[in-house]
Amino acid sequence: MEERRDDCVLELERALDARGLRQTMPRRTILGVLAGMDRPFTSTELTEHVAKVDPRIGRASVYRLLQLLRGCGLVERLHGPATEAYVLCLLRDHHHHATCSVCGRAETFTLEDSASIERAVERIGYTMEHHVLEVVGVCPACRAAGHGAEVPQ
Amino acid sequence: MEERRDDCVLELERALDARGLRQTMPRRTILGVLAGMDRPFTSTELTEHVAKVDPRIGRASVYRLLQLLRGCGLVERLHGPATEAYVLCLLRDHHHHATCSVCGRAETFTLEDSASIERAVERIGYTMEHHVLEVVGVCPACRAAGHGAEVPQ
DNA sequence: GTTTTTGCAAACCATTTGCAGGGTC
DNA sequence: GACCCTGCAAATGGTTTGCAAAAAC
Repeated sequence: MEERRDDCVLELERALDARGLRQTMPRRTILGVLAGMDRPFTSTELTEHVAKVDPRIGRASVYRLLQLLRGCGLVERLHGPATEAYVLCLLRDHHHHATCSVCGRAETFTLEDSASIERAVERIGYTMEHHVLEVVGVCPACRAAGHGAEVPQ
Repeated sequence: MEERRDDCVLELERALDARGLRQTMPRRTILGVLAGMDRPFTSTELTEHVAKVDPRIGRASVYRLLQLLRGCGLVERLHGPATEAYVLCLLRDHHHHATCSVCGRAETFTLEDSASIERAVERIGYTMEHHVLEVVGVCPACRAAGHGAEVPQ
């Protein structure tokens, strides 16, 4: 678990490196916090967690890094029906996010074939360039715990 | 075209009526402007257009009505890659929006079969409850006009 | 030593809200 | 006449920016 988090930080640091961005203490701290997030988070949550680790780090630095990472595609923004959050995603290729309506954790998935979407779009005469897909559902753990899905009515 | 707009206003007024909401001059004006929007719009665009028709109407009323209509599902919010806008949509059932990257106009479409999405979601063990899909592409008119798509490479 | 980053505070922008007066049912 | 709606102006909340000092390369 902890290695997972460290790997994550390493990967993020590598990404900064690759862009010629500097390795600084505030950035390392923020990346560490980011890597420890186990679900989509708001900017406020992130800044609060960062402040808990090191109160000297300002909001602005958090936002600036968040923006850099969004530029690299390492952080994305989710806007579900009631969701408005950022997610860390190390998966580099095109993917989507499924958020659990019970525990709030998110998982990425890929559509192995977007043909049915493309067909639907062609039906109105459009040529598809990009698509954004977000899913809300119940994750395996929460379902096993009896939440969601098979509730009688 | 003009009838289309009037029909649109009528439908919106009926929706307000159905919720026991009052028919007022500012609301009628805003609905008229809304019905005339031929593409997704920002709140600023909307308030500016409204102000042009009747400068006495305040921003707050526009926002309040926008919110009511969102509650009725008559206005939705689009958040594409570079998009952050509202759309008027009279289509009552579940649907999606395709926005043209050339002219900016949007069209609704429906997925006649979301099985491939459901399958992809099941692959990660999730049970799907809702999905949000947004498409960006080129509309038939713009493609015919030579924009997008068949540009060599 | 040069260039990038940082923290701070102020600026911003879209949106919401409190309130007293005015319009609608 | 009761209650809803309005405009206004002020409050809000998230995010960005200008700047001089500090840190990284």
